[in-house]
Parts: sequence; C-alpha cells; structure tokens
Amino acid sequence: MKPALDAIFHALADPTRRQILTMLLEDDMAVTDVAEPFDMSLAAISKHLRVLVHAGLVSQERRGRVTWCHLEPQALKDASVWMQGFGQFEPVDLDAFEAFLERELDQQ
Amino acid sequence: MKPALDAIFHALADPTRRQILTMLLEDDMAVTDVAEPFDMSLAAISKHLRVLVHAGLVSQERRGRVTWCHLEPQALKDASVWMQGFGQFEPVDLDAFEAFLERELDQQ
DNA sequence: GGGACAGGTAACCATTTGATTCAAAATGAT
DNA sequence: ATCATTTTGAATCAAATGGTTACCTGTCCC
Repeated sequence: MKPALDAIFHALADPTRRQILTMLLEDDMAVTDVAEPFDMSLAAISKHLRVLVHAGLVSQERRGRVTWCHLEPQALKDASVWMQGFGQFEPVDLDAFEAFLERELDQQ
Repeated sequence: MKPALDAIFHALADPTRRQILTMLLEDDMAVTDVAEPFDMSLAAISKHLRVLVHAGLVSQERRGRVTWCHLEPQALKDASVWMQGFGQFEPVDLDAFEAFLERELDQQ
C-alpha cells in the first residue's frame, strides 16, 4: 500500500530523520553506520529508521548480520507534487539544495 | 525569522491542516469559516491555524472582529527545494496535483 | 560450541499533541 | 448599555513521540 502523505511529512519533520536521508543520498548504509554520527542510542536510530521505512522513504534488506538501508526518493514524489500545487516554484535549484544541506549539517 | 523545516513539515503532517491550506488556496477566509466544514471545535481549528502560522504557511490579519487567514505558499519553497534534491521530479504536474486534491477531499 | 557483532524488541519515562469544555476579551450591532 | 459574534486562553485528559536501558535473536568466525 502506498504510504500516506501523513506518514511522509511526519517522517520529514524530524532533523535526525532528514539527516539520515541526506546520508543515504550518497550510498546505502548499514544500520550501525547510520547510527554512528549521532549522539543517540542504536535503538533510537532503529526507531527512526522504522518511521522512514513506514513512510516508504527508505527500504531495508537484510544480508547476513547486516541490514542495509536504501533511499527510496520516489516516495517523495507524491509529497512534492502536493506541495508544488501551492506555488509555481522553479523546477530544481541544486545550488539552493546544497546550501540547505550545508546549513542543516552545520546545525549538528 | 524564517520558519524551520521542522515546523513546516510538522504542519503538513496533519490532514486537517492540509485541508485548511487547500481551502485557503481559493481565497482568504475568516477563522470561523475555516472551521465550518470540520467536525471539530472552533478552539481546535484555532490551534491548527496557529501551527500553520508558526510554520509561516498562513498569515493572519485582524480586521474588526474577524481574523482573516491568508495562504503563504512561499513558505513551501524551502521544503520543496529540500525534497527535490532527492530526486529529479518533473517541475509542476498540475494534473497530478488536482488528482491529489480530489483524493484528499474524498477521504473526508 | 563459544564468543563477538548487528540489530530488533520490550518496558519504561518525560514531554508533546490533539482534542475537549468553559471562561474571557474585543468588537459590532441595536 | 446591552447583547451577540468572533476568537483566543486555560485547564484538563488520552494518546503518541522520542528517548533511555536491558534483554533477546540471529549470524559470522574461531
């Protein structure tokens, strides 16, 4: 079943979860590696990941002991379409996006 | 101060608040009129509006007894930029947006 | 088999959310 | 001046969030 906008926006409303998504933008990661940069227990990160999986933003695949986390950007499309209906924004401003990521990471 | 992504996404994570935004897309509205279609107390809607104002998505202007609510779509831009960085989605798909609004309104 | 590593689950706690009802404040109308 | 309208605020309550620690289950390696 397709995740609802509720779940997607709720998942995005937390800075820890947004940072996880940003990290997964580069490459797939094991849960332990996702948790490493955070000053937070592994169990807490595991819960955050469950929220992201529930929203369809991340998929997980277990290989051996390791659970690999994979970004699913397609889940953002519904939300993106919904938001863009409210304004005529420029398509994709990559410079602005990079500036955002830097600002977000600086806040850590 | 510019509202944070936290506040914006949190505001969008509730179907009542999203419906309010959709209503304001057509025209400015008084608080009482915003509350009318909902099976919920006026005080509850007032709180939802406060969340939207806090996120910068809605502005309010008091004229006489009536507080008018006005959509501020520009506040979605930051969030939109953030999201679009995760995928190369088509710029603005108005057909998809209308289909969304209909689906959302059908759920009421 | 025994031990280390990866990850999830359970129980718990503090805080926040989302709703309620009732009272209060400000404005407009008569 | 009184009374109705519009909106917010306060007190209250149940449920959800976000974190913790402790335990449990697999899996890999020796």
